[in-house]
Amino acid sequence: MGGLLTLDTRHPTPVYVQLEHGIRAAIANGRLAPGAQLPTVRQLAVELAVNANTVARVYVALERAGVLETRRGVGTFVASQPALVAQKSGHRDPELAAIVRRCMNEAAARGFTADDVVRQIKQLAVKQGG
Amino acid sequence: MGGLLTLDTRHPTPVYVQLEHGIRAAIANGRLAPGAQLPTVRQLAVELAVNANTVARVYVALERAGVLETRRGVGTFVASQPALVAQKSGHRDPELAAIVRRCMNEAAARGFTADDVVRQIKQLAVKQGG
Amino acid sequence: MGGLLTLDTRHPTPVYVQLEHGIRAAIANGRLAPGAQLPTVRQLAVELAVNANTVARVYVALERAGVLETRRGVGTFVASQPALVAQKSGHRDPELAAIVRRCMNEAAARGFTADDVVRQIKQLAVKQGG
Amino acid sequence: MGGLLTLDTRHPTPVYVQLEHGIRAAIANGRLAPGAQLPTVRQLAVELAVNANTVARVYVALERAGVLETRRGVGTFVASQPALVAQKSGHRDPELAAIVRRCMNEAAARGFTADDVVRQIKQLAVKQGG
DNA sequence: GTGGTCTAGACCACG
DNA sequence: GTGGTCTAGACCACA
Repeated sequence: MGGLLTLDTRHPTPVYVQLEHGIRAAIANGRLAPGAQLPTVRQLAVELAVNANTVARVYVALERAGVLETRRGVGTFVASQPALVAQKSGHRDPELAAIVRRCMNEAAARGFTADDVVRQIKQLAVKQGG
Repeated sequence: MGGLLTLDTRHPTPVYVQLEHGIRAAIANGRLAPGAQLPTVRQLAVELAVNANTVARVYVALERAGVLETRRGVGTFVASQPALVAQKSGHRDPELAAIVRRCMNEAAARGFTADDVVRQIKQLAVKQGG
Repeated sequence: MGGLLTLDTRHPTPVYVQLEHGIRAAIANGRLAPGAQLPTVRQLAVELAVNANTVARVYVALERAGVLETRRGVGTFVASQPALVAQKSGHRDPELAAIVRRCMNEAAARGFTADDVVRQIKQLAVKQGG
Repeated sequence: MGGLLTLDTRHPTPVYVQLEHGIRAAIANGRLAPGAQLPTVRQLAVELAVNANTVARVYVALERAGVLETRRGVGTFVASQPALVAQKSGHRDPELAAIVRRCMNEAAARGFTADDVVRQIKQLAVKQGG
């Protein structure tokens, strides 16, 4: 479970958002399988050098969203059928476009080209065995 | 100058960060040439439906960074030699990796695959690649 | 931490500039050591009788400049290695000359001589020279 | 009359304040003698690369203050007995102290020491034949 | 008209 | 409690 998630507390994206995206992404691409156990709140808080309350709040939010399941006294697990995305029809292009636009802006703002980004994505995909 | 920038005030990324990235990116890919005048603070504020102070704050920050130049009472312009990137060395891969990782997490969290993202990037590049 | 800074809101120099100069100077001459905690935004705002946003703006600018470090929810601190001066080269004489010229003009405009100013500087140096 | 004044339009001190201080200082230290003619508004505006309105406003303010005299159709002159400073008693130390403190803060903020400043003042005094 | 400064006060993220 | 973001609106300096 080590290094499953990476946070950048200096980035303007709130920590709890990075955390939630990271967990959902890990589930979406299979690094966390349905039923798998997550680290305890405290473990993850220590590993990420973040306040435990922040982690706990994310776990609760993901549980309410049907992505995680908590069994009292046992631990937190990926739901057997994690409710990841609504997947409502094919009209989700605008959403993807917005995500990509922001990402490309941030990259271009720091001097990276579209090719740089694509190359990096493919490199990342290999590591994660997408 | 219409539609130069797009904001999503609902996204967790602060408006002023989206704005700064958007302007830097527009300069980096040539949509804003060195010396070109930017929209006035009030114009851009109206166009993007945000407060004028928010725009002004970004302009000031970019002037401090050497990206923009303001002439009192005249307007705001792209610097003749915009200082876009620190370029402190060649060790910029971690920075790019972080940007891409966040983007991919956000995309995966919403059910998009790496291929979806790459496809969207190429589509975007065509539009503004001019 | 009392009396660390002095402001003159009637002087044409903007408050936030006086504040920034004051903090940088306090660090430069050791009254604020690397790692030391600064007053909270609200504390300093009350102490100096200015708006909290004005103080926050200065703290943010100094963090961007690498002079201060903020820890979310904890406070603001002098960076461990504060980036005080650009020191781009040895050609800093014009900068010093400009500062001194402005100061001497202001002093002369009010009837003080160069000797008056020098005497006052030495007196000030004794007080805070510690 | 060339180079009598120097402005820094990028400095936070408003241009009109720099201008007024500069003129008063030039009179105080004899570079502009009582009765001497000043450049025309337009000449000075061109020389300093500033809007003529700004220069004109300063001339008017200094005339109202009894420092300058305007003879219509002739030009602007230093008053025969320029009213430079109230010079009310010896209680002006706080004023001088404030000026010096701001100056020293600005200098220290950029990495200059009290000695640097004093040295520069003496150098300046020689040039101007104080 | 332009940008620049400051205030007052709301709401959010984090510890 | 900390700092961070945003709004609304006032007033100033400059062209």
